Amino acid sequence: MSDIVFDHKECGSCPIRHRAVCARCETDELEELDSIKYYRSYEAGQPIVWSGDRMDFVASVVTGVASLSQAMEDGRTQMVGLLLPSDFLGRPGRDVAPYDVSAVSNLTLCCFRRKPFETLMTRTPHIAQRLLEMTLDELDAAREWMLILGRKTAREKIASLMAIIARRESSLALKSTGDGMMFELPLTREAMADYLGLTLETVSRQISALKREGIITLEGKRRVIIPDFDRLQIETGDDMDGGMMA
Amino acid sequence: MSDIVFDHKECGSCPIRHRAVCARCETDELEELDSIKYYRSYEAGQPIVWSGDRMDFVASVVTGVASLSQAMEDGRTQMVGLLLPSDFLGRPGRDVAPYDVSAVSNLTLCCFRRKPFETLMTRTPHIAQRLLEMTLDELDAAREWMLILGRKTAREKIASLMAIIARRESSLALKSTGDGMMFELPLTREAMADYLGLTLETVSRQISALKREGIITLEGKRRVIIPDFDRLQIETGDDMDGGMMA
DNA sequence: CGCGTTTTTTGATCTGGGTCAATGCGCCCA
DNA sequence: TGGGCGCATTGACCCAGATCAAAAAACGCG
Repeated sequence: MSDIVFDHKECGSCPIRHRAVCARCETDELEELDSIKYYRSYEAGQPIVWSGDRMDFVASVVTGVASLSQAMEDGRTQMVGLLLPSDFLGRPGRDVAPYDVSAVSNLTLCCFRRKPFETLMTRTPHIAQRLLEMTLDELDAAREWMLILGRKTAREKIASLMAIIARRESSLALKSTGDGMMFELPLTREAMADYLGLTLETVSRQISALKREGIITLEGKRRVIIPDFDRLQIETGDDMDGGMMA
Repeated sequence: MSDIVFDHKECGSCPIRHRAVCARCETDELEELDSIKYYRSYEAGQPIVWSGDRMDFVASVVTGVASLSQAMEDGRTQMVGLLLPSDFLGRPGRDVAPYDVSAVSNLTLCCFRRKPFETLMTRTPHIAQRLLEMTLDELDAAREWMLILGRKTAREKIASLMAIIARRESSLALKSTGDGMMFELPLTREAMADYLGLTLETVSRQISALKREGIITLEGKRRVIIPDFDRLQIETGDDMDGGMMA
């Protein structure tokens, strides 16, 4: 089951301190949050909650990657969200999970009991402000994803996924090799397929094709090197210049 | 161009007073909002803003339907949002539109100049609270849409669209014929195709098929009758019982 | 190490929905 | 009263990606 960690970490040294829901909090607000928080860890592949489950906490992803996905009863599934460090999990005011949530990689959450968090939120506008901002960003990401799912070819979908991960990763620590980029793919082929609305065979074939053409290079199965980001960008089918990425 | 209407309507008699961003506002807050608001009307098909345009207002849809869509330079387009009465358009804190917005049907917006709206928002938590709630709802809707785009067949997509419109309509005024439902389709075949990630030919074929099988009935080109909602629901491929629709 | 298990790649074939091309149907306006 | 124009429907054909099947890496694990 879930490997619950009770040791209490200091917010001051938290890697997501300045990007998570708590980003705007003052010292006193942080203390209040601190008093209702606890950490929880999951191993790669573990389920966190199932759709329909009661959910009595909300959380920030501290390290690792989690996924939100919807399943149809015949087994088809669609990933509808990928939560990276600093992303928020759960919805204040709702007690039943609408999606399956699971740990894609090893994962640590900073959890807050829902009720105290909700009351705290009504008192401290800084949290609500930040949450609104983050939710609007997620909505934009979801809409970008709708274009990918609805209109892009398999090759464009793979290129888009690579570009998105590379971009997100680069906002943090990105090791660069020459002027290229390198990152660790946090997803299995099946997870990629679930995210992109493809089968895992098609994912594999398109990755092979991009590799064959030198647009990406694999080191082992998971480490990806992008020698020329602009070249990848072209393959996404996106408007190059578009300066909308707010 | 856009047919700007200056006549000032009373918030008290506003049809979306209790569901829009202003839903939670007290009398005094409403007065402040009132002082920065103005109405604007568009005819079906008119563009409202283009992606990349500067946007110096935010707005509530009062009557009619608007769409948000993304276009790729080769012409492929994906609708990423459908705004019905009470839905909110624009994002506080952002001055460039990330999507093309256009009037799907005749449309009236209640607009607020963005800057004053933003300052008002920092002062009145009721507005920010309501906006957060609405944004979270939109995020849920976007994620439901991702499942439709990524995993459903053309027939399931059409059935899902019909079911969603019927359900939204029924939350308002829905004329029922016997125990069936009836509503006006606000979208052209092409708009449906853009929404569903299909071509208009496929949309037309699938609608014909559902009609042939008696799952829907058309009166004219736009009026839809659903004699048995459960039967339609089955065609959507969704979990029947699922009580997640928060 | 060698062997079972899981994940990934590759191949062969099939098919849902795209593409291209007519045709039909209101509806407005002269 | 009959073009002309903007939807919408229908048909014929094709192809990207699904499906089915098998081989090949990678990954523990005793």
